[in-house]
Order: sequence, then structure tokens, then C-alpha cells
Amino acid sequence: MFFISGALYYTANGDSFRYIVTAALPYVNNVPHLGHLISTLLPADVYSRFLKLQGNEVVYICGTDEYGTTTEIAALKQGITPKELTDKYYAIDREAFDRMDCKPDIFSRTSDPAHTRLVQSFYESVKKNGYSYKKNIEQLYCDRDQRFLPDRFVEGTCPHCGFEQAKGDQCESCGKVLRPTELIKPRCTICGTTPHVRKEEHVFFALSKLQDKLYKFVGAQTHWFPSSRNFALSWIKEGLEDIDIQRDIKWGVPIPEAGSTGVFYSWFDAPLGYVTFTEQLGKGSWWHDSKTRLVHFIGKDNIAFHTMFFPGMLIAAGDNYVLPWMVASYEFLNWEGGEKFSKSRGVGLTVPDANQLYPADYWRYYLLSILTEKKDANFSWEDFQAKINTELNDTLGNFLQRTLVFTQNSFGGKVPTPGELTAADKSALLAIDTAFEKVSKHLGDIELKSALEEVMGLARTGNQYLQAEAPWKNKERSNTIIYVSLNVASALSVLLAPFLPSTSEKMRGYLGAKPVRDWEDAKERVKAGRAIGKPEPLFKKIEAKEIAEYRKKYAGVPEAKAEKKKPEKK
RNA sequence: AGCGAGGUGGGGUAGUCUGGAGUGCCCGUCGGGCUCAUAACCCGAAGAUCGGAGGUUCAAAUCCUCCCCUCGCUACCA
Repeated sequence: MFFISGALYYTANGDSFRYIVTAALPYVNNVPHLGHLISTLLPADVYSRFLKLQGNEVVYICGTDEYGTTTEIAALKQGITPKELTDKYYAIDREAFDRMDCKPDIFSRTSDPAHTRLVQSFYESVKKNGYSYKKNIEQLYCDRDQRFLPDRFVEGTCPHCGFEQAKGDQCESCGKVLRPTELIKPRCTICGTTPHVRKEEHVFFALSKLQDKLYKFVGAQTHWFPSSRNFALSWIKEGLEDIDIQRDIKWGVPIPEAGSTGVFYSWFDAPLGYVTFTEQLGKGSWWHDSKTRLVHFIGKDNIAFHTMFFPGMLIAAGDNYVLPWMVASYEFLNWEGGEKFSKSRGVGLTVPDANQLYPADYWRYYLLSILTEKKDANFSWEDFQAKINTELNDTLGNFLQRTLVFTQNSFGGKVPTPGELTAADKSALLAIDTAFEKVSKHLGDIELKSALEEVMGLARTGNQYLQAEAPWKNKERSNTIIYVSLNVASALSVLLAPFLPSTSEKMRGYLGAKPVRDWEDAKERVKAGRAIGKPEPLFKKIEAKEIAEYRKKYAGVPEAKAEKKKPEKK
């Protein structure tokens, strides 16, 4: 017997679960932007902080996805090696996420030798179980660059409509899907010369053989977000195709086959990073433990890989790998009025830039409050300003402030001893327990936005209570009223911990309490007589002129400007 | 083209699976109150033919059919 939602999680035999929480590995060919944060590291961070506070065994896994054609080409264009490129962005990513207080237990790299070993031995298992085979394929090869060209690096004339700038995967003029070998007069987009067709034996992953197993698996996951589940089911129903898992480039995990010079397709090696990194933490056995709950946080573009491809790989390898218990996929964040964030076009705000502008908790609060698994969210400076000012600052910050200042002025900075509790006092204290239950349930169900709204609801209850009881008027009851208010504030400091860790810590400091260690602390009463610190406002309002300036500054970077900016970073 | 997801007062969002008065939440607007607090806080009000058209039903935001619009995916954008 176990509860799907709520604070307690037990397996059938009464043991508690272990959690492997993963955030999609950021691809290191550019600086991460707020869109990456909102759908991966941030929700994974909140969820894993919550699980840890509850006392669960949890590892939160992340790192950079470094291999692949895109990185190799990006490095080529910048005139540096892939290693130099990924070193640079690994450092940027790591610092940027760290400053956002997103703290995975490990933030490793797929270029780590440990990962190469793991991927190769994983492949051996897949092969041994009959889920890989070799097949001849035709590809375009550029003699001048001495490389096989990925679809996107070939342009030519569309065989359907005659459009001369058709890309290797699709014609932008008539919309037809193409293969690079179909193009008339193909050219290499790197050097402009004409590539020619070469035959090559490639390694394939027999995903089609797993069709039935995957359909059954996904079908059983009724607790997944409908967006992920329906998407996967409809895709599997259409029929899964085997996947070419070989790429003829150098930057990747070498395929351990005699005579092969290829590397693994980056989507074959990247998700295995979760496994490698867990092993690096010394918790590799968790991947083969039925008590483990594997929880993935991803953007919606990754649904296919995390619901079908990766589970398929895990099944194919055998060895009792756990399959995902939850795939939490989030929609995209659009930039001011619907434009897409884009690494390559430099549209939107990067995480390092955001770190320069406001404290981490401002971003964490705002992003979590607009996070959705149903439809794309929209970043707007006005909305950001409004949420920070009216919710964080006015509702939460001011509630704490008025309570603490009253304590200072009327009770010498000590928690007053309460008198007899009235119905209003009791109901305010009861609101703490109610909020605790609701926030716990929402967090357990990975409904982060609802959970955060519930926390803010408690802050509102606090304000309502203070307003109704008016300790500044009812002097004879003010000790009790402030005692109750301080308890609400204390509960808030706990409930906020997964969402706004540094705000929580600050609040605890003002309340004379230690940083939160246990989720149940939310229900603990503050002791009368405890000394309260001198309060400072928790937040500062954002001025209209600030956002006016930032809007201008970050209003999508034109192509030319983006190109110009790059060299100075070298 | 196919597939998936959305369309709910001025903006945002929940409710839709499992039908039961247009119910909730945040912001904005208008009116009032309070003066402990960060020009903050609290209370009240106005404001919606729930994208459109049919259908099922005693009853539809919710179920069925068709249509319109937005976004995404179709295997290298979180």
C-alpha cells in the first residue's frame, strides 16, 4: 500500500523509495537561457530539495551533453577544438546554474572518460541481447572538409519545386521533407563545394522490436502528464523505426566495433549520462533497484527520447534497469509576445545575464509561477515586474516585515507568550497545517506551480489575520496575535525552502531559527522568548524604468549583432 | 499533410478525465476600510453568450460530430 500523492511514499513491503531526479542535460554549444532553466534544472531542483527535506534518499543528476555534430561544427566555425569549446561552455553553464541556486548533487560532463566506458559497455549489452545490427546507408561526403555531412549541412535544389536554397532535411519553399541525397546540385554549407554519395555500414538500434513493450509500458503510466503520455502513445502506435546510432564524426563516444571509425549518435550517449553521473556519485546500483523512482525533468522537445528511445535502450540492455517513473515535461518559454528563445539567434535572456540583473529567487519565483505543462508560457518584463512587486514583495515580504517590526517595537524583539487562543487564532494556526498538507501533496505530485500558489495563499492568510485582529488596536491581545503571526511566518520559511532557498534562509535568520533541515519543521511552533533578528525587507521593488531599460537591451539580438559579439568572448 | 496540445471576465491561470447554478485563484479597474508594515495590508463591486456551429442529456466549460484560430512535433532547440 502506498500513496501516489502526499507526504509519505512507501513500497509494498514498507520500505521508502529512492529517487533519481534528472534534469535534461544542457547541450553545450552556447550559453543557456531562461527557457532551459524553467523546464529542466529549476523544477528538478525544487522537487529534489523537497524530497530531501522529507528525508528521502535522493540524487539529483545533471551535467553537460557535449558530444555531437552541432558541437563539432560550432567549434570548427570558431576555429577551436570541440574540447576547448565545451570546456568554455561547461564552466559558463555550471556557474550560471549554481548562481540560480540550482544545485544538482553532481554536474558532470559526457566527455568524461567514465562516460565513454559506460556507453561502450552498455552498447555491448544491447548488442548481446540482439538489439543492434549493421546496415549499409548512403550519405553525402565532402572531400574538402573530409567529413560526412549531416542533413542540415547540405543545401541544394529541391527536386519537387526547384527552390535552390532547399536544406538537406526539408525544403523551406514547398515544405516537403527531403533526404540530402535527393537534392539536385547539393553543396556543403561549410565550404560550398559539391559533396558526393558514399556508402557506409552503420550501426542501428532495433527500436522497432520494442514497439509492444514500450506501448505497454507507456500505457501503464497513467500518472504521467497527459501531454507526455499521449504524445508518446500516439507516436508508438504509428510504429517505431530503428535508429541509426552511428555518426561519422570524431567528437563522440567511439563505437567499439573492429574497423569502425564512427561515434555514437549523441542521443544514444547523452541520456546514459544520467547513469554515468549517478555512478560517479557512487550510487550506480540505484539504477538496478526496484525501489528506485526515476524522475526526468525535460522540455517538451525531449519527450520522444525520454518516453520511448531511452526506455527502449534500458530495456534492450537488460540488467534490470529501472524505467522512468515520471517524465515531467514542460512547454516552452517564449520571449515577450511570442517570439521563440533561441540560442543560435540570441533571442531572449541568458541565465548569466539574468544573474547579473536580479537575485536568483526573483527568477525562481517568476519562472515557477508561469511554469506550465499544458501550453507555452510567455516571458514579459511587465509581468515579471508585477509578480515580483505585488506577490513576492507586497504579499510575502511585507507580511514578514510587519510581523517582525511589531515584534521589535512592542515585545523587545522576543517572541511573546500567547494568551488564551480565540477561534480566529486557532483558525490561523490551522491554516498552517492545511497549507502544509496541500503544498506537500502538490509537490509530491510535481505540481510545482500549484504548490507555490498554496504557499503564497498562506502569506495572504497571514495578512488577512493581522488585518482582522489588528494588534495595533487590540493591545491586550497583541501578544497572542503576534505569536500566531510569527508561527505563520515560520511555517512560510519552511514551505518556501524548496522554491526560494536563500529567501527561506534569510527568513529563518530573522526569525532566530536555523536553516530548514526537515520538512516537518513547518508545523513546529516557535518558542516564546526566542530572540528575533532585526528585519530588513526581503525584496526590493522593481522600478518601471529598470524594466524599460532591460526590455530595450534584451529585445532580441539581430543576427549581425550576434555574430559581432562572439569574437570578444574568445 | 499527419500527429499532439491549447482557445475560460481587460491580462494570466485552475476547473474538463469522473456532466450538476459560470465555480476558484493571481493581476488590473472602480468603491470603501485600516494606519503595525515596504505608498504596503484588508473588505466589497463591476466585468464572461467558457473559440464557433450542431448533437446527446432533466442538466454541457466538461461527453459526441464538424469547423475556425494559436502553438508544438515529425527523430540535433529546454
